[in-house]
Amino acid sequence: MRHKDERSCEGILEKASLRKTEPRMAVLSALLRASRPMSQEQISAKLSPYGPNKVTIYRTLEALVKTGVVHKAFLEERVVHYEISDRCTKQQCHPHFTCRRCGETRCMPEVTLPMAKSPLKGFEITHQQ
Amino acid sequence: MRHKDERSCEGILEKASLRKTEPRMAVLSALLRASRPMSQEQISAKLSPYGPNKVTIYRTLEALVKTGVVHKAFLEERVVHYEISDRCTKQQCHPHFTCRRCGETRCMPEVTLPMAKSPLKGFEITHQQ
DNA sequence: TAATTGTTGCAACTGAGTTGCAAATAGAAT
DNA sequence: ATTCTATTTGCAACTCAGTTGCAACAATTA
Repeated sequence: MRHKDERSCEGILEKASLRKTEPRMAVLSALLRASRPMSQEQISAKLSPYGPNKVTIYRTLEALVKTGVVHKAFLEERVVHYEISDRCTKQQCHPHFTCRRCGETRCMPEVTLPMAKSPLKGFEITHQQ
Repeated sequence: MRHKDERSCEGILEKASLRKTEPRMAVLSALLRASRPMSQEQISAKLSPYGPNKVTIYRTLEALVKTGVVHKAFLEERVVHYEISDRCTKQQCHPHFTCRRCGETRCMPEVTLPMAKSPLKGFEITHQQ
């Protein structure tokens, strides 16, 4: 478990041509283990108390977003959440489901939305969220 | 123009059982005039420099959201945007379109998304955004 | 191994949104 | 019209997610 996880993290970083560092491995594996989008604070909480600094986590996430490994989910909370993009195509992400009672959000990779076609002449939809 | 606008603002406030005050009329008419979701700052900029205080605008928007007149749009900017809900059903809002070149966002009320059915047993989707 | 480049942590900052509270005002009651 | 009461407003001070500058550090390259 540990080993496989570690190896896949390494692979992901390599593909993204990001240096393999401890903070990045930690953040990545936390995201891989998660089944729902997480905020920096939630990621931090999942890691060791001696884990990476808040700023480092943000910078790591930024780097992962830039290389397409991770993407941002904009939930209703004014706090950005992040999730691994492996269950999504380049063009669009799965929808999320937030329970009105408990407030928990989970992913719905089973649901696929049709790609909208642009009603605007001269514009093409490349990415749908 | 002015008159009709003013009257519809009054009507909206009355329906929402909110007191008719100057700040509320101002915020509402700014939203009615807009064709895209706006942040508090954008709304403020549209109003007179002697217009309502930032806090008042936020509180007005909050009241309008609570009564369903306005709803929040969560764009990629960590700043909440607000828009009149008149072109939306209770269940779902229209999608938005953000241009990659200029960054401008506009509404696409022409596009209607199908209401997803919940893949989770015992859960019902009441609202889709 | 040294040089170079990218990465980390800290402290201090930014800026959207919030809160407490006293002054002002809309609308109901007289 | 005047008074009364509950809401609403504006200010100042706050919160807190996210950012920036910079010096120390670690990973690749020569």
